[in-house]
This record gives sequence, structure tokens and C-alpha cells, in this order.
Amino acid sequence: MPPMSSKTVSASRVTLADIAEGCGVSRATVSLVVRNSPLVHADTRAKVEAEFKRQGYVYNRGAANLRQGRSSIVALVINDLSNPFFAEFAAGVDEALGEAGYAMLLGSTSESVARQQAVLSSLMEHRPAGIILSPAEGSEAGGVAGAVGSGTPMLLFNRDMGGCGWDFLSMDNQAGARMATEHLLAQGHRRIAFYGGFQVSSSCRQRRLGYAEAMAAAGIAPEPHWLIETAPTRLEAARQVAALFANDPALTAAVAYNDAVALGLMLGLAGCGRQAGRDFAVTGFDDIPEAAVSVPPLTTVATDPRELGRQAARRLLERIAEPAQATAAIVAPVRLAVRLSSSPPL
Amino acid sequence: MPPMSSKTVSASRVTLADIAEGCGVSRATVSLVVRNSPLVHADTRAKVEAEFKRQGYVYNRGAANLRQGRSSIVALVINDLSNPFFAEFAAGVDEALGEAGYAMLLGSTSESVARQQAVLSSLMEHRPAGIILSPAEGSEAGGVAGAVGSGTPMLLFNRDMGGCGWDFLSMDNQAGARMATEHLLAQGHRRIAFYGGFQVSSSCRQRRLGYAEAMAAAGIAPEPHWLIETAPTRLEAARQVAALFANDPALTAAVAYNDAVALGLMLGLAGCGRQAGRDFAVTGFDDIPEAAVSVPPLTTVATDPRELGRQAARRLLERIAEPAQATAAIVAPVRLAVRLSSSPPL
DNA sequence: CTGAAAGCGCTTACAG
DNA sequence: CTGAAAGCGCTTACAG
Repeated sequence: MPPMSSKTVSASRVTLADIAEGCGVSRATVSLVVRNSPLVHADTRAKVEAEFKRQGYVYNRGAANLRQGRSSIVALVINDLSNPFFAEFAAGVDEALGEAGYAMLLGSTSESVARQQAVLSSLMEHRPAGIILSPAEGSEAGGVAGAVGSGTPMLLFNRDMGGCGWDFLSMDNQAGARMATEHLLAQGHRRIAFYGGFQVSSSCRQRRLGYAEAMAAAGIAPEPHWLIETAPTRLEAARQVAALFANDPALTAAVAYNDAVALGLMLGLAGCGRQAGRDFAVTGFDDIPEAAVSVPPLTTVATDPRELGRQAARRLLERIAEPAQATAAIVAPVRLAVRLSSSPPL
Repeated sequence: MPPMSSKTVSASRVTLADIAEGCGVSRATVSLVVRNSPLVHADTRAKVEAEFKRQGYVYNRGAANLRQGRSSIVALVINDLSNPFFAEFAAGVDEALGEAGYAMLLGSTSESVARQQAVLSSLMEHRPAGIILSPAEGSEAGGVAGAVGSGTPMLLFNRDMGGCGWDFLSMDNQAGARMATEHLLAQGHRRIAFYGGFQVSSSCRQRRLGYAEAMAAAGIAPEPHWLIETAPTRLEAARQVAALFANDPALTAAVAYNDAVALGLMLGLAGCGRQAGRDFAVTGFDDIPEAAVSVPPLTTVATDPRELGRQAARRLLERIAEPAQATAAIVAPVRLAVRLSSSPPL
């Protein structure tokens, strides 16, 4: 006599075979139902679906992927999730991935190249269909390629690593810095510094390029000491403010590498007896939430990180669908949010 | 004649069998090597590991998990990644999970119960070893249980849903609000409102409780209209400020539900001819980055969301290791960050 | 439209 | 310490 079991279902151990047996069809048929194949008769489908409910069936996508030799996972590797810019980016990636039926595996590197290698290797063991990587500062193409291999489509975000056949998405750093500089020029500033960031980073180079472009167009040749390098953090930016005026006390404005640097700069200005937005103009880059509420509110180049995330995911999915297509470098537009920190010179 | 292939390895299609064949051992042996079994001879291990390198082998954790009937993935489901509090929390979860060799599958719900159901169901198909869920506003235990089943350990974060045999981790809302209220009382305030949040949310109820406790201890019976409900957003908080003074223009301070509400409240005060930190004291909750740089800087209850994330992950991993143990409600301590927004009354 | 058999890449007993 | 066989839960041809 069979036991009166399977009324209470044992924790999601229900398999396709159980369903098949439960309603008297083959496993193949159940498999077709689960994947919405039109081959199966409506009555059969209904019967099978009722059995799904009854037994509490949960599809095992891992098993399916193993058999099919594909994957419904995309890995996102980010330097710093606690940076709101990347958090928004991740939210955008998740959004677009979810729509396409992919799940997102997330890893973070804390800007450490060593951790990045470890995280990439570990994520690869889950056989993602593709990877979105925002490279840690100082990443090298060789190391990353070694961890990822050549079989997994990858899209680089924010920092390029020398065309290794990967797609690359970034915001238009050059145009952004150009817009910020042009804005300051339009306010009547002439002696404008470019403040902060590491020269080695591609985003810093691009922003400096935009700055130089605008200055040149205005017929101004920036002095070498108008270019000040600092770690891209608030604290470091605040510390270096003295260096800004050491060589040229007549500077009246600065295009900061990013908002963190700009906020640090504004803080440091006070220590030099100057006040941002009053006797010195500052612009930032990123438009982090704080920018709108700082004192004074910070004029900055606004990007839409969530939209960037969506774009990154969509582009990667395209490549997953068609791996052979040519590699692309996508540049997303930016806009200037003008606030009080960028007033005309005295 | 065999082809001279396999010099350039075809994109990570290398399997254990290839390695076994490549160095003349059985697949079982290679499997033992990959899992660091002490059973295998050092020479054999070295030979196999050399072959890993040579062929560029990547372990397929999905296949291993399928066979072993376990999982090395944990799913994190969060209401809003663009909220820095949750982003930090996620970073902490990721950190602790990584240390333990787990990968993190991330989903976000945008505070939508419907999306939460969809996300949970979708993530379950990847057979996570456990789930950390920060429930969307209005979640019900039944729905969540339906999507997750009873076989997967789950830890709830931040919002409880009526003891369904799940672990629950939250910060000490009650103590935090009590501390904030006591601080205002110590400054000499008596007519103190509790401002913002939805009464239905457990965190709001707990904070109100802490507020009431401190008031009672000071011998003050809060008037009913000192409790003002608003959506927990800056905008809504700013809009409702008039309501605050409609019934009682003599209020001198408010304990705000969280920092967003507090910042909105401070904004709205200006519209009523008052100034936070000068003729009205405000405290917040969360210590978001903006709190330190707002004008005036916001006194607030600081939590350490990254540490909360680590704790959540560690607790979940414990339960995964030992599913039978009793369910726990973990309350993480908080501290008060005193700043200028909470000055004494005029 | 449905069923029996083989296989995805791994691990697990079970012998040796 | 190593090997041959079976199986995790699914899908894929291939017959019917």
C-alpha cells in the first residue's frame, strides 16, 4: 500500500520527473511545457501546469543551463558599491537584465587589482553568459584576460584598458569637462585650473582634454601648474588646496575632476580664506546627491548612472546574442547642472 | 593522425575529462584534486594542476552543485539599491559572502510587492543556498513564503513580517529614537514631535516606541498631533511641514523618522519662517553621507550598514550550515551623531 | 504531439 | 591512492 505522502511537499525537491509521473506524461513533455513550447496540446499543458502547482515545482535553471550549454547569469564586477554612482549603475544593470530574464551575480573589488582577479576567477566558475566590469584602478588587460578567458563576452565600464576586443561604455568625459570649462569662461573666468584626479586614469585624461580644448578655443594657454593631481577623494582634495595657489594666487576658478574632489576643494578653500561661489568658482563631475545640497550648491556635470547601467546591460546582451559583431566604444552624453558654486569672478 | 589542436584552447570548454585524459588519470582523481582532497598523491596533484594551467581549465561550479545537491550562491533581495544605506548593506553582505566562498545573486524590488514576488521566484530557480531579503513595504509573509518555499533558509532585514520561522536582523530602532529624544530633552526641549514615516512599517512603530519611552521617562505625555505621518521621502516631508505647526505652533523640536525626512523637514521649516538648528531642533536616523554636509549638519542616529550586511551574511551562513537551529531576532546597536541641527530651544 | 535514450560536467559510492 | 559506473535535473535528437 503506497504511503499517503506528497500532500505536504518536501522542500522544493520536486523534479520534472515527479511532475511527469504525477500526471502520466513523459519528462520530455513536461520540459516542453515548462519552456512554453507550442508543440504540446492545450489540455496536456493545463494538466501539467496544474501538477506544477499541486507539487510546488521550482524549475532548476542550473540543470537546464548545464544541459543546454548556456547561461542565464550575467556577472557585474564593480569597484565600489558604496559609491552612489556605481550603486545607481548597478541598479540600472539589474533592471535591464531582469527584463531580459537574466539574473545578476555581483562582485566588488574595493579598487584592488588583486581582489579583482580573485573575484573574476570565482565568478567565472558560475559560467556567466557575460561580464560587465568596471575595472579597478591600475587594472591591466593581460591579468583580466587571463581570469576571464576569451570565451565570455565582456563589457568594460568607465575605465578602458587598451582595446582587447571588449566593448567599452563610458560617459562623455571630454565633452563634460569642456562644457564645465566653457561655462566658467562664459562667466568671465580666465585663470582656470583643472583640479584633482590621477593623470594615469583614462577618465582624468579625457576630462583634461576637454578642459584644454575649451581653454584653447578661448585663446588661453593653461600654465602647467594649473593642472593639479590629487587622489580622487574629498580628503586629499582638501589637503592639496594650498598647492593650488602656491604658484598662482590669481586663479579664480577650477574644474574639479569629480564631485568628491570639488567638495574637498570647497572645504579647503575656506582654509585659504576663500569662499567657493563667492571669490572662487568650482565645478564638479558626477552630480552625486550631495552636490545639490552642499554649501554653496555645486555646479557639476550630470550623468545618469542608472541609464548607463541599462545601456551597459543591453549592449552586453546584444553581444551575447551575436558574439561575432565588431567591438564598440559607446560614449554616453552628459549635461551641465549649473548651481551657485560657479559664480562670475569678483 | 591526430590534429595538432588544443594549443590555443577553445574558449573554456575544457572539462575535467579533458584534464584526466591529458595527464593519464581518471576523472575521479582530477575531481579530488580540484577539491583539495588529501587522498591524492602530491606528485599526481602537481601533474594535474600543471594540466589545469596548460589547458586553461575553469571549474564548473554549477555542475558540481547539481551533483552534490547544494549551492554556493546566496541571493540578496533589496528594495532599493540606489539608497546608500542599502548599497552599503549589500557591500557588507558581499564581503562576508565572498570570504566564505559564496557568490551573491542580487535582485531589487523598487519597493514593489509584485516585483518582489517575481524577483524571488526568478532567483529561486537558481537554487540559492539561502536568501537575504529586505522586504518591500507592504510585504506579506504568505506571499513571500509562497515564492520561497520552506526549504531555503532566509533572513529578513530591516522589516519583519510576523515570525514565520525566519531569522530577522534589524538595527535597534527603538533605542535609536530613544537616544535622539533623550538628547533633545537634555537640550531643554519639551514639546517634541515625532515626524514622518508610515505607521504601518515596523521600523516606524519601533522608533515611535523609543520616542514615547523617552518622553514618558521625562514625564511628558506627547499630544496625539505630535505624531505626524508622511511618506519617508524628502519631498513629502517638506510638504507636510505646515501640518506640524497647524495644531501646535509651540513645538520646538522633532525626531524625524529618518534622514531623508529630516532633510525635507529642514527645507520645509524655512518656508514656515523657521530655521533648523536655530529656532527648531531636528534629529534624523541613518546618518546618510548628506547628513554631515547639510546646512545645518544633521544630528542623527548612525548605524553601520556595512557591518549590518556582514552580520546578515554570517548569520545566514550559520543557518545554512545548521538549518534546524532556533530562529533568532538580532538587534544591532546604533549610536547618536550629534551635530548642529539639534540646538537648545530659544 | 509523446516517449525512450543519451548526455551536459561534475561527484559519489564501490572496488581495487 | 585510483578507476569504472551511476546519477544530479534537465534537454536534445530521434522515433513513433
